[in-house]
Amino acid sequence: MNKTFDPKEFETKLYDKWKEKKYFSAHVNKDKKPFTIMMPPPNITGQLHIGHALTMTVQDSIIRYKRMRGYETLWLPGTDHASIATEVKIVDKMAEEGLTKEQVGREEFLRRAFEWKDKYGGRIIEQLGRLGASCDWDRLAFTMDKKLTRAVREAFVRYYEKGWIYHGARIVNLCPHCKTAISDAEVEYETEEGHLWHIRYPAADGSEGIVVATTRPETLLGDMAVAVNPKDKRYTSLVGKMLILPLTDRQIPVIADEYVDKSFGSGAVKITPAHDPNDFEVGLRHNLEVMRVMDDTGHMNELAGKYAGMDRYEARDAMVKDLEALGLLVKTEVHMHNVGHCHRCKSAIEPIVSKQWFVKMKELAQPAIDAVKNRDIKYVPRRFEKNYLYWMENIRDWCISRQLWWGHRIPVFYCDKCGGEFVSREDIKTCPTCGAPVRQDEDVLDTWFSSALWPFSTLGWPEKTPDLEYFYPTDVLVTAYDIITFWVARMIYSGLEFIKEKPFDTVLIHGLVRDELGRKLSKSLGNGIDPLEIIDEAGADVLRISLISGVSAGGDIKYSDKKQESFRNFMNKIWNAARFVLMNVGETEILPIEKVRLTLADKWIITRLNRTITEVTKYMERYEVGLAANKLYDFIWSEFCDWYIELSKVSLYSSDEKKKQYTISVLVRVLSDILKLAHPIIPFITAEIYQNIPAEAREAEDIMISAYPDPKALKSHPKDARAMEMVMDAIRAVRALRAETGVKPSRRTELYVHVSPAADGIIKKAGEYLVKLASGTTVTETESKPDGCTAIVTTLGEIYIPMGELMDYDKELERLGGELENARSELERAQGKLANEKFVAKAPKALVESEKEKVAKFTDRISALEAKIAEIKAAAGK
RNA sequence: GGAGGCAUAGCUCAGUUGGUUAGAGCGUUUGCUUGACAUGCAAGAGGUCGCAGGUUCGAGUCCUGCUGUCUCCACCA
Repeated sequence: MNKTFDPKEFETKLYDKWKEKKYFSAHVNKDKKPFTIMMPPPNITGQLHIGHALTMTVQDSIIRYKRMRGYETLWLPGTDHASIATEVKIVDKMAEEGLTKEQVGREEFLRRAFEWKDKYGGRIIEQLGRLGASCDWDRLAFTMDKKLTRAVREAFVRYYEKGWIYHGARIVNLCPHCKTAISDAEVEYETEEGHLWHIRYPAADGSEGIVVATTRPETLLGDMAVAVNPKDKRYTSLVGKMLILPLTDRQIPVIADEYVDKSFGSGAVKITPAHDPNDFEVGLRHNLEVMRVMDDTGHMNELAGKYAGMDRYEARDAMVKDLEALGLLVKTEVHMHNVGHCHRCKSAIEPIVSKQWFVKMKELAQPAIDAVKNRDIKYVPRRFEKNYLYWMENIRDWCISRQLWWGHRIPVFYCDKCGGEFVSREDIKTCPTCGAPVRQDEDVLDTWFSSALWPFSTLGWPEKTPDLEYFYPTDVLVTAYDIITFWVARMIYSGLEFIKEKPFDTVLIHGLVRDELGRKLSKSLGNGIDPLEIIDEAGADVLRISLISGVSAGGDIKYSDKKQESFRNFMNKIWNAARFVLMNVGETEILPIEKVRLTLADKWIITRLNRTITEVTKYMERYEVGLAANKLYDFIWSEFCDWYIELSKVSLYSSDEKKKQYTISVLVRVLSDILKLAHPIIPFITAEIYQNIPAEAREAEDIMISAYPDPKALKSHPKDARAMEMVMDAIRAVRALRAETGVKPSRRTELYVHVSPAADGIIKKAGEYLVKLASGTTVTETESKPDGCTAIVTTLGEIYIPMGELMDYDKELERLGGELENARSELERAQGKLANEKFVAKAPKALVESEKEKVAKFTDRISALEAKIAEIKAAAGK
């Protein structure tokens, strides 16, 4: 083995081997319990980014853990066609060639899109391999595969036939530049300075009418009413009267609606159902007509009279000027407001009415609400339930049509001859009623329509496949909190609707990866972190553990070079600990632990190992991968390396061959358990080391198919472990005394111990450790303090060290003074508690007892310290 | 505007159902070529757990209010 950890040597080699051996493949196997994770499909537009690296690491860790626990594990990978994001990229690329999608036509455009998918969709898959993802590549899916397309079509038809899909008008976000409607999520709001124009609408009877305030005067031409609050006394008498719409000869009514805020502007609102979502709702309530005065490119249309053909802002200026000339412009105020912008091209969004396809949500939502409320589906951490429920309980119908080409085309066909409208599972060419040629709806479905079916469409639905039967419902869905509403919610109601069973048992939410200042990572900030660069530089294991370590579910992660470096060091530590163990193995035959005569140190490390297995397992079962990683870090570094390896040297460097063989056997056993425990999180380094472990100590040909450690496999020895800890406490105390009193490390001394009753017999078993690790030459049991010795109190007993001239008296006095102060305040605290009658009466007995013990302990310590201080002062001649 | 999260050492974060002297990593101080590792070892310093109340024998942990901060939702003419 190399002296330092070098992941390049083995990561790719191991991954190729795993793939070749088909360790990732899942099979329907009735003898085993299935455990399934559906990978949230990355967009084909993307490279693997740090957020993917996080979510994939969590999933891979869980799936590897469950595989080692004996489950038939399926982690199903795939990619998403990402309708709008991909289309925009393809359009941009074509623009470089001077082409538009209209020029090349739909067919050619789709050809290019699939070409794109083949080229870039594969890239992210490769990158997942670099990370170590153990997903079943034989089941790789894509949201526009034949199989999944069929599922999409089936779902659409079933909704349609149930009457849950309808074609209706609604206000959408129009991007006049991209010439398409975009979803609410793709709108970015920014606070901008605008104007609030107060415009008088005269009454038809010649009286003065009402002043309305608006930020978009150009929509005035589509006004169908003016609304006031029904409780607003100023306007009560006007409700029901007619007003003259300025710049036109139309008359519009004054209506009363709760939506109007009396205190804003003039308290009267112009209602333009075709150009504002709220106005649209008001219009529905009051049966107003919808009159659209702008086209899809942001220009005024033929209904705009003399303004027809003008750009929206041009028309705005012209109309303000005209209103002013007519004396109808009462005043203009500067006004700060939020304006939506297209997140791709940044132009201002125009809310505009258009015909879209919708899914009715009310009946779909209810079971999905119930499933979470009754804990059939569990969110981890639980607080995200609230987000979900709030959204679901206020859900609006789902607009599923997009004016794009890349996606699942809406399977609705129209017959222009007889006016028929048909939905069909298969493409049809002619009208089933009259035989005339039909045309298909031009729009495609929202990307999330196919993602919503992901947990079962990937398993073969609508067929009743053995996969679907065996692997569904899946176990855990892992995702960041930002797509709970887009995606998680939609999978839940889709699963409940089509399969009549929840799509997953648990939703595990993790946070977002941020930079060291806590900012979101973004291209524009230039603080992006490229996971592949990190893999190249430090290895996949380092990236994985740096991302997840120490983070509990739901929290954001700050990534920094420092963090990465410290985990690189940790990998190196594991590597070198393994190197130490394996170097010492040589030709030694490794014995099963049952045949080893265990030392006190062996019993201690085995006891600690069992405890660690229990805790790590507990965290893994709760999907707290980050906390499991922390536990392992502590155990491996502080207990195995810093203590056990050092303790083991006592036997390894002795001349007793049997003793050596025993210790090596324990070292190998603990090491291999450590590797297995850590393998789900850091698969590569653990697999590489495992291959180097002597064959007789390996149970499987590869660590990833070995069994996860069982805390009951080896017997714990709690009493001996406590005894060992007394020795360790003594070692620490001696080291601290020497360091603080300035004794040269190379200067070894005799050690004398007045063993405490609880530690009877320990020196015989463990005195060697004390000598070796506490800079001793010999250790001797004694009843009283030899002359010229300094005493320290430890759980093992009192230890006497002949320091004499070695000691720096001032330093020692200072140290003792601090200790004395500390002991006094502890004593005071304990006495205070015991003086409180209520505490003694109500607190658990054990606690009261321990406080009493504390009083005794600190009383003793104080008198010992005082004696020592006096003694040193005397010795120093002060 | 509505909802939620977070606030613990200089920095990044753990802290189980309330119960010994609140932990880790990084940084920092001192010492060390100790036969795996200086990507290391040993020893130390560093915290009135955001502020103000409350419940309790006992609060970092539970409740209320406040402040700061972040996120999501809405987008009021």
